[in-house]
Amino acid sequence: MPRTVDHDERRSMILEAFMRLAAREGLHAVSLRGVAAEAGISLRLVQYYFETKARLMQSGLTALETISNERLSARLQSLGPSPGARATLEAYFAVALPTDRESRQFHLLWTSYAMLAMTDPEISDRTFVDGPDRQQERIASLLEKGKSDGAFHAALDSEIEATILISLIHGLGTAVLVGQQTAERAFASFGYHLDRLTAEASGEPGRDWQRSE
Amino acid sequence: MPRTVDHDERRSMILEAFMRLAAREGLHAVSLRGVAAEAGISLRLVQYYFETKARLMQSGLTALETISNERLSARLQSLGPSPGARATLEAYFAVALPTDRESRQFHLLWTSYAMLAMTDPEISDRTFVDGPDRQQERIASLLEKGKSDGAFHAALDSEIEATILISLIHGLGTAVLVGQQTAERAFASFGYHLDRLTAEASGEPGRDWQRSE
DNA sequence: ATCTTTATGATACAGTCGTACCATAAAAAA
DNA sequence: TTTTTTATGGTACGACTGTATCATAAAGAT
Repeated sequence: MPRTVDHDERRSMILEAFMRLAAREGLHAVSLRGVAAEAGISLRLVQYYFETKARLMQSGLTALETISNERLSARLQSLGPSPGARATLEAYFAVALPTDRESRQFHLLWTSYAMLAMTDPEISDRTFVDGPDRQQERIASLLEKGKSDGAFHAALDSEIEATILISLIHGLGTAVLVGQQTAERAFASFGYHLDRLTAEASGEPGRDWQRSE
Repeated sequence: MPRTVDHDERRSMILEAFMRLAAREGLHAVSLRGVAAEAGISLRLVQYYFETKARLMQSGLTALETISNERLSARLQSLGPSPGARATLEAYFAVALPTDRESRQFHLLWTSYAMLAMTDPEISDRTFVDGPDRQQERIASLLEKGKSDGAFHAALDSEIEATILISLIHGLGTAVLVGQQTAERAFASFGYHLDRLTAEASGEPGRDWQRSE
């Protein structure tokens, strides 16, 4: 096998160029030639590593999901050995909220992909079911844990609360992305919502929801 | 002025074809020729009534906003003379949730437009700030009204609750659109959330989470 | 050293896109 | 009736697009 070049490394290099371009000009504006130019290679090479455009698009979605999961894992690990349920939820939110370049890029592309999957049968729409399903499951069990150790109200319906939390995270994320809400206000709103899930009495509501440390 | 034809009627006829096509094939796949074929007219006519594609796209967004507002108004009026705050909120949710063809079309196109506006300077991104701002204001004052007549907890922060409600409506809407949640479950989750805002105890779990009385 | 496979370049092809241009039917204005 | 303006059709142009094809450099295999 001659001229062996690390295929996976090359593919991920191209995928990075793909996502950079897609985030800058929009997912709809991505072309094979554009990706080639962004990566500094020839059109033929993009064809070589991703046979067709449809496959490139699908690989882009998979890559997006992968790096998002890695970002979340890294953030959760930075919380230390056994973080509290609330701190974990806040980390979820902090990772998801489109504040820095990476999270903005993710939210924009993920949502664009989701809308694309509604009309384009070449994008597997199971991605947008399975991914959130897993997240919802994890959040629900997190809430269960929080209930058992007294962090959250015992009467909460963990499944429904998880559904609400995920929708809230996504909805606030979109609001921040389009500039309708500031990140600070989104954080405050999320904290306010978490406060009412917490078991401990904290005096006047609406006063100390802003930060919990 | 010869051969006078109702311009506005013609324009809205074309815009309907535009939205039908965009909802079916995706906003990114809309072309002037496609709109012409969908409307059963010639390409030249689409150019005649909307000089450029950018203007057609912008008009499509405006039209989308208009019919959405009309749908909401109609629904609110169907509630009768002075509906309760909770019933009004539920009507908001019912209109927004992508269940029937029209609401699915709206949610898909609205979100697609929002993502498009992030990268395409030709779409005014103020639409996605001003519109939700107005809605948030209306919901906040609705909550204030609900607080004053005893329907909602007096201790609620109406502004933040409104932000949460809008984000929740949008987030649940997306989840239903992509098929991650059923409409029934979304309705149930929304009702569950509203329950904890209501002042009266009702025996359901999740009623006394806020400990503020 | 020759062969064969991998990796890369260049380019051609057919299709679609937005836009611009030219013609003309129809009707109001003169 | 002639003129002018509105409304519509047809089409051509240049730019892109995804894909396919042909060529070839490089390196392990023989």
